[in-house]
Amino acid sequence: MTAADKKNRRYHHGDLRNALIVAAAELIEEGGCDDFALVDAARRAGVSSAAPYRHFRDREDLLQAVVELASWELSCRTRKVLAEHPRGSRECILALGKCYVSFVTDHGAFYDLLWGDSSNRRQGSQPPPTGKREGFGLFLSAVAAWCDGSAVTEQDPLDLSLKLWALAHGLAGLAMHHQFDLIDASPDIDELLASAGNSLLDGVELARDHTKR
Amino acid sequence: MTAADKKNRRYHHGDLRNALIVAAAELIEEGGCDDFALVDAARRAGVSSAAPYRHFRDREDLLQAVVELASWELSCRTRKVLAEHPRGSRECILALGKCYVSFVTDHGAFYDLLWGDSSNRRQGSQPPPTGKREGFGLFLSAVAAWCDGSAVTEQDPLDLSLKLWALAHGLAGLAMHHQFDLIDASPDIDELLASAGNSLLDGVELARDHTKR
DNA sequence: TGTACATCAGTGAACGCGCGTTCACTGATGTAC
DNA sequence: TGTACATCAGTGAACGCGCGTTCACTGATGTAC
Repeated sequence: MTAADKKNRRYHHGDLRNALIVAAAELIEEGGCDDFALVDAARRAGVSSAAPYRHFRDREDLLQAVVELASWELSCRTRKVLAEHPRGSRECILALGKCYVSFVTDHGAFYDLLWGDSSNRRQGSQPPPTGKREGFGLFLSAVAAWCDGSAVTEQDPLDLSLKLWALAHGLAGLAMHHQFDLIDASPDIDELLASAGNSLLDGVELARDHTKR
Repeated sequence: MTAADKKNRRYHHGDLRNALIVAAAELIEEGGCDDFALVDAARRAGVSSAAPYRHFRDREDLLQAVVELASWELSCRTRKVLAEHPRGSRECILALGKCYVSFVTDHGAFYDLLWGDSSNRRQGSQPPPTGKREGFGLFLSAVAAWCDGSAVTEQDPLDLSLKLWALAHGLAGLAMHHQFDLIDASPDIDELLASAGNSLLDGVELARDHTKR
């Protein structure tokens, strides 16, 4: 914060809790969720290093709030896509995948925060963020709607959802962590996703012939 | 180390460099690669905290050695699978995917180390580990061999490889980080991979119809 | 085969740093009367 | 409308801890003569 900011600022911040969550989210975005320091978030919000303890039990508690924010944003984006595409349509499924990838691309650090190692270690202390369950629930029901309406029968919506999720998750992760650069490839992620997604949606019978030998 | 160990141990370790790499790998496996402390690796190898500096420039240098070890192991496993399956066959491709997933499952922490956030931040300082490029190169050529031999024409081996990689990568990551637990699913990963992999191998023409509108 | 000496691979103590967290405090706010 | 007071939301200084790294050192090893 600049000197002018300091002058203008009132003693009471007004919305410090949210300011800290946003500051923390930005810091995580910049440096990864393991390097994130509570002190830095306070600094960025323009308060002393002790101030956060008026709003959060400890560092972990603030981190959890960021997770809630992130998963809430993902489920918002998901609902938006659902509203924009006819329920049960193929484009709807593909658009959801694209939405997932762009969410990861837009908020790189949230990938690890939500689905990475640190998210994993944080379990047990707190229940999983509601947005995560909700997001997948929305996706699953969209896939189920497609299964209902499609000519392809006997497709298990849960299995299909998991496959599509894994595909989008893998593509997003590899792209976001610049792994394609390392092998000298620079694919169009959206196109790969659409093409592979269509294969998954269509390829049921053929696949079944092979796996059931 | 126990008192007995200390008694038996010679002043010169003999193979401290490798012992440190292994200790570091174990620690990373247990606590993630961001929590890993050089001091702990030294402790585990039974030497003072200054000893590692006889073999590594700094913490990062040791971490890089662990990456080399990990990527070397992956390319070894890959070669083993290639030797066990006929070149150009469908099972070969599927077995490679299964191999990738089991590598991740066996060495959870290497996932983030090799393809995660920290791997990303580490770039620039050092060239990417050779094992990574080599591993993908082997996979790509296996896929290309399948494309050559299969009835399906006009399939770009690189694109197909990336799709299959992303699928296996996503499945492995989600499974390893226990994300399926959070949504109350406990799928058979190998079966999902085989089924979805077959769809990707087969679904070319159908997919093309849809993407090219 | 024995000895002097250079080199190597460790030790242990210490440093500096940054971070999480606590504590006594103080300025601002809202409310009862 | 004014005042007393409880409560809230900050401050700033300090702490303890663990880690990365350095430094002067010393025990072990190998080699030239």
